[in-house]
Amino acid sequence: MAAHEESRCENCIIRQLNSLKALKKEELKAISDSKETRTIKKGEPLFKEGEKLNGVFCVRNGVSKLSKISDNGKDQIVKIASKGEVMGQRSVIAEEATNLSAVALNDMEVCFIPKTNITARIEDNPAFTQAILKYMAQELKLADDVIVNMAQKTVNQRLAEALLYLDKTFGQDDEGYLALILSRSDIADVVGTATELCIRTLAKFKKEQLLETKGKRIKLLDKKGLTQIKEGF
Amino acid sequence: MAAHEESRCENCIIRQLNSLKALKKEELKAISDSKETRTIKKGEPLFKEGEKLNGVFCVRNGVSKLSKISDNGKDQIVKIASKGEVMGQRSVIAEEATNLSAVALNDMEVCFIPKTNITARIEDNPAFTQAILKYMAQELKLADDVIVNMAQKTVNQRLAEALLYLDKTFGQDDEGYLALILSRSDIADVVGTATELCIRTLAKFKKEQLLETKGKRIKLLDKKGLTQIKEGF
DNA sequence: CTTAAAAGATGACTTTTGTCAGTTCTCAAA
DNA sequence: TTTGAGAACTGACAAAAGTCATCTTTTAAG
Repeated sequence: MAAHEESRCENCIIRQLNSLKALKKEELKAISDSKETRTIKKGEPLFKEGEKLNGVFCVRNGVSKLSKISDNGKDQIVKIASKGEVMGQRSVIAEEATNLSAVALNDMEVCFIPKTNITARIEDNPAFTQAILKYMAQELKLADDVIVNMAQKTVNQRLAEALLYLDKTFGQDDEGYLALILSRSDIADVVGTATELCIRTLAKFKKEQLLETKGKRIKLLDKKGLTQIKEGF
Repeated sequence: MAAHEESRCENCIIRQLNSLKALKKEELKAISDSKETRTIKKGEPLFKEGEKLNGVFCVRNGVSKLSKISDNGKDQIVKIASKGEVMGQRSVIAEEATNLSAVALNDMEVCFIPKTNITARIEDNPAFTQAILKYMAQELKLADDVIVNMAQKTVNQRLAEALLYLDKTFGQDDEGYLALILSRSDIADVVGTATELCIRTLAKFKKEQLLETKGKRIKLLDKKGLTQIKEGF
């Protein structure tokens, strides 16, 4: 019973984290009746580049990478989405196929909300539309920052930034290691470099006492130092 | 009299190019009464990174670069805005200081629309809000593409792409040269590289008969070839 | 517990990109 | 028409990044 209650959007705390909080109770009920909860295992795709999405995904648990393959055949991770984030709303709103692929980085639980439930609310609930609009305006600003970083910063700087981002966003486990464990290849795809250079740079940071590793796990030892590197020293 | 008529938003054809077309006649009249037409000379700034904007700029004539300085002190051009584009709406909507600087690339005529006129319409005209939302969703998609290009493509590829973009967006003059004339340093700032490498790469393209130059003007001779380079050959 | 596959790591080398120090060209003001 | 400042261009070199081959460690399946 409690589980059933919790699975209703009206009672779901996750929605406080995103634009869905602008919806009214009746609207949430309608969404809840049409939504579908899905479990995705680590490594499985939620959707692929070029697909037309019939709805959006609201992340309840777990983490997903959103990436895109360049003409050169290399994958670039554009965003890492976790609890509370809504994936796919851009393509639903733009009414275009998605330009990104989503793959689970660990086991995930997501709610799939059919797109009519989103578009109808955009039509008739201005507060909801404005909430999304504001969110997107901020996303665009962040995107500019990423563009500048990719274009102007070295791999050193970008890796330092990525590590600090992972620390800030996903925190640490009880031993102080970054809680979100990514493969070296995924880290390289975030930074926009080759896996080998990513590994080498991590090794260099390790030698400089900026971090410590244990298998694929990474513990940041000197965030100040990493911040300096990120800013170009 | 004709000039006066034309200076009214209701009669301005420019608005057909952007979200303002979703506004009703009365709303346009209100905007027209509060707006202010400004002339900006080549090289002059419209606004600077970190400024709080009191409104948005609708471009009637001329072209502006939108750029951002990285921690490393280098400028990156993120967008080139021309006739019909609205600048500054992101920061007005996000209610944050702008993250970009805007500088005129040639003489410009813009309309400055105070932000209350925009925010009030977002509050009360859902069609307008939705138009902006859709526009931003598309912009976000484009931003992803740029991120991937910056992260994964070589200067060769990015320069070829930039040239094709300039050709497609701004066309050619009567002699077949790119109509929008940028300095080598501005081209480098679009591509995200050093001016010298930009010049060298242009020289290489010239040697390969892909283009022709006359002073700072550039004529594309082999767009197919440039497209191939852009895609990585 | 064994073992094959995947991921991590490293060395050697090439290519790409950046930097510095100049020279030449262009165009507009005197 | 001169001239001088700024832009365009070039060479030489250094640094950053990518690639390929190979080896080691980790991980998960049987």
